[in-house]
Amino acid sequence: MSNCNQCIIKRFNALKTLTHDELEMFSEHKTSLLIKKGENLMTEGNAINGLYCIREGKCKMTKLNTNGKEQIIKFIKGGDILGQRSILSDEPVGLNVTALEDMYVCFIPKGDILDTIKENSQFSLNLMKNVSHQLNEANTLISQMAQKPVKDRLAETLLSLEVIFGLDSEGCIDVILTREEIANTIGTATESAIRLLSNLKKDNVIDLIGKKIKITNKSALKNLSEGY
Amino acid sequence: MSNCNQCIIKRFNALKTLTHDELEMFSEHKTSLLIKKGENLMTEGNAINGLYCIREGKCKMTKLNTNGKEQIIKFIKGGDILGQRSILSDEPVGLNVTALEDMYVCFIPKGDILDTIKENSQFSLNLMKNVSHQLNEANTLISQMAQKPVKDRLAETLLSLEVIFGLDSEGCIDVILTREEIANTIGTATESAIRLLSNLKKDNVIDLIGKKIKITNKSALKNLSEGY
DNA sequence: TCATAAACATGATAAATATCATTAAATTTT
DNA sequence: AAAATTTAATGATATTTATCATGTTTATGA
Repeated sequence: MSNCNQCIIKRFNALKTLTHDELEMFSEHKTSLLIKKGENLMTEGNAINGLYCIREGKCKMTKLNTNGKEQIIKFIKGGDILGQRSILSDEPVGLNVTALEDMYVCFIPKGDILDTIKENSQFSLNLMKNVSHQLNEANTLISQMAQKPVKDRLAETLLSLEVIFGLDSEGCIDVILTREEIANTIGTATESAIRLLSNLKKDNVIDLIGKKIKITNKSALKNLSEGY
Repeated sequence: MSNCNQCIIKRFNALKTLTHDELEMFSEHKTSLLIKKGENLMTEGNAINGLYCIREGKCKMTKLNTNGKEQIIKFIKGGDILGQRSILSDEPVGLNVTALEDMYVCFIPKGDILDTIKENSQFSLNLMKNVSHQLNEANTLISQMAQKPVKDRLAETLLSLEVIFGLDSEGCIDVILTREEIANTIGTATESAIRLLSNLKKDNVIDLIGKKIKITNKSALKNLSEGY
């Protein structure tokens, strides 16, 4: 069983403020799990009884609308922590988290987290910072969804996917999404997303290599995302 | 100068977990201010150096988009606390807060808040709960903005305005908004908002009495908001 | 590896929404 | 109270986006 004190992942998130002893406790109580591609790590409406630390893998956070449509709210990758919002607010999970590829995840029980929050005010503050930052991002997204046309939102989404997932060896955005998933991210019909992607390719703003997307003219995409 | 220990407002928000002494400290350091209708309590991008506690008055939280359009993210009224997100994340303010009517507000300096967060873990937890809850609301709103047509969003907005502001003596939603503000809430053109409101009136779902709106068929509105 | 299903693509059309133009009503200012 | 300004309302039209239909390509599994 791996030890949290040795784990590199902890350097990148709120866990970095934990003491050696706290990490030792986490190590003893944690469980490791494999979430297969397509499986859910969390499901909307369910209670959650711990924090998930993603060691490896990519996932999408989605919300099922009252009209039955799936909206992708956010993408997450290795190094991130999941479940803080729900633990802190003591509310059920508000989103589905679905693996986009096989994921290796550690689960730390809620009790340990709450104890540590009380003891370690720096850890507590870091979790708050996290959630607060996410709230700011969410507010920005509300504004973009409400005010920007689909084309602009697609441009915005492609840029942000590149920031989140980076580039592979061919210079493509390093994540594989279906056209439907892209459509569910920008809030449009799948056909519309397909058409707009084709147009962007025609205009030499992006390149479509199999399922992968390569941004070839970033400044053009930036302009589009701002409505020019 | 009024004393926070006597203030009724504190019962309704995170301040309720404060001890007598903590409230005494807040009382000594706080300043009271009057924000006139149309004035800003906070402005996007500015630093914030304290927490605002709204004693009286209504306001809107808005975000200026990169394409120059104003999006209303949220409405707030007396009893609420503002600025927690920015203090916790140590980031600049992400939204404009503009008074919809004259507001009476108390300002508590950041230092006091941070000290209290360290001392009083229950207060700290309450603030976190608040921000976490807001994040969940924001995620829901992202989904609605992205997936629902304008008519559904209008229905949704009217229902939520009634929950937030309640009813006046005539049974109307107790807030006065311009059509433009309604449009900026649901993310559509002012003319579209006007047209849809007229249609709802024609269909006897709402009544338009001057600038005020009265919901006359709530279940119809609920159905609309869910796409039926 | 062939069959089957899923994902992708594109045209035609319909529906939703924005924009422009104009008038009316309400509010504010003088 | 009249003038000026803002807000509201509505028609005509253009644009955006969704839906339906159909064919193609790509992935998946027996």
